[in-house]
Amino acid sequence: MGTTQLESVQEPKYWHLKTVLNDALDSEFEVGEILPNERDLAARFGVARATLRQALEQLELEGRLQRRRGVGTTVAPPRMGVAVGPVAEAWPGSGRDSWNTVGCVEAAAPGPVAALLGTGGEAVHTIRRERVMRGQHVATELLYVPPASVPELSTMLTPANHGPAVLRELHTLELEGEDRSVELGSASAQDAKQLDRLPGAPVLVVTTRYFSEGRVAAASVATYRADTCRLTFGDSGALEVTHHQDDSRQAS
Amino acid sequence: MGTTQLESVQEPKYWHLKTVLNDALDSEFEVGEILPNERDLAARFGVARATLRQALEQLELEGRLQRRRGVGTTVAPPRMGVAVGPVAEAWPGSGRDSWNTVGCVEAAAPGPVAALLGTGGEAVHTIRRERVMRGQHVATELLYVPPASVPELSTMLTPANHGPAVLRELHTLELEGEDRSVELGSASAQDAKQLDRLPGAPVLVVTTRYFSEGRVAAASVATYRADTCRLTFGDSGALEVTHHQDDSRQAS
DNA sequence: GAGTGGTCTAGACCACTGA
DNA sequence: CAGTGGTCTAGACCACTCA
Repeated sequence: MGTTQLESVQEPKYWHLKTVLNDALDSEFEVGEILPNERDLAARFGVARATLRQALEQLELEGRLQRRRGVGTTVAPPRMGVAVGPVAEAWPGSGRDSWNTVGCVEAAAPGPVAALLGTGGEAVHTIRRERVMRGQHVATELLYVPPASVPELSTMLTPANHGPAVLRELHTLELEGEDRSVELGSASAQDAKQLDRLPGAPVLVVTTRYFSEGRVAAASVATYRADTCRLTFGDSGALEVTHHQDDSRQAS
Repeated sequence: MGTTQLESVQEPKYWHLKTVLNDALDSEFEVGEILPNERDLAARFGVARATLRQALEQLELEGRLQRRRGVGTTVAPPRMGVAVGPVAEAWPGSGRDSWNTVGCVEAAAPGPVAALLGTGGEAVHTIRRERVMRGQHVATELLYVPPASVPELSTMLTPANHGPAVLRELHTLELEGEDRSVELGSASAQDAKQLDRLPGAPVLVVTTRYFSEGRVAAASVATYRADTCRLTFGDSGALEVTHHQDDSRQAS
């Protein structure tokens, strides 16, 4: 037949739905505005709720939406740029950092971390910190410091001053370099709680090794909210522009 | 009653399932081994297939599994470390890079990219490249080069030599610095095809500005497979260790 | 064509929030 | 308490791969 099958490209419903919603967010909604609830939206588009949710999940992953149980779905602001390098932002004590120490224990490092540190299985200072930007928890971190890196550490440690004392000692070292990797992960139950997300929420895991005096002086595993953060690494300051991926079909 | 409710913590089934499977992968399976199909697994665990799939999706997101339609679910190898900085890896032509040029057109840059370049809406050279490691497509990139950055460019351009010619000219510039950001995204239909994934697959979007002669000489948006890649940034070489997130409950 | 993962439905109940 | 998103079920059909 001569029926030009213009739109029978077999695009999944949720995918099409996602693009429709994405466009609607740009043109008909303001940041912070709350969307109709999932049951209404599904009915409005004539799909099952599960299908609608598949589209919403993707949009949340891309940082366009924020959903909170018991509350509703709101339009998310553009992701914030969060500097993770160079040194100034993360090396404890240097610069105006936005990290808060929330706890510290001395314990054996988990296997992968021990490998990072190049130590055996001996106990290390394990400091949990969290990073707050614009009033929002954006990251939680575990910083591992071998006792050898802080030999002058006071022996009068209480749970309250343990973390700050280690950081203070660490800061007296001269930092020679660092090593970083970024990968996708999902929030553990504990991380999720600190980041005000549900367990399993997508996160960017930043693993850093700090070098001093030819050794690994410390290692950290920082977990950033992937929905709200854009990590910036810069010689020249942070990028200013928000990048919504738009299907620019070019250059084959 | 004295019934100590040891395991009534209201952990979702799929979450528990995920940890069970994760442990099983460590102890009972080899990399590359194929798992029982979803229907069998669901039956074995006494859950609906959708619930089982929720667990598998998470494990795939974390790079533990690889699923291919029509084939099956296999145990993924540890993520590969992919260097994205410093310069050597990405600045066209320098070092032993693993990028292939697959196309080039001259066209107006999309809005966000124009902002990155600090140019108006004029046409820029848009080069698509792809990065292959260990025989696998790990990234696809669009590199945007304003004509002003390559003034000596030959006027004898064919589709076949356009891209390489621009890269050659670009390489004659002295690179002064770069700017980078990393965020989570989902693969466009086009990117997905090049990365051998389904549309919507999670990707790490690396946006880079290259500076030369006090200007932005080029900008690129590179899309890495989030399931198989760990991006490394290093003064001191790549990290060697694979980091499976394990719920180390420490330091409150 | 048999078997796989991917999409979709129409329900149900639960956990959480805030008035 | 009513209303929200989160979890779960038991089906169905589709798109894809490969022998």
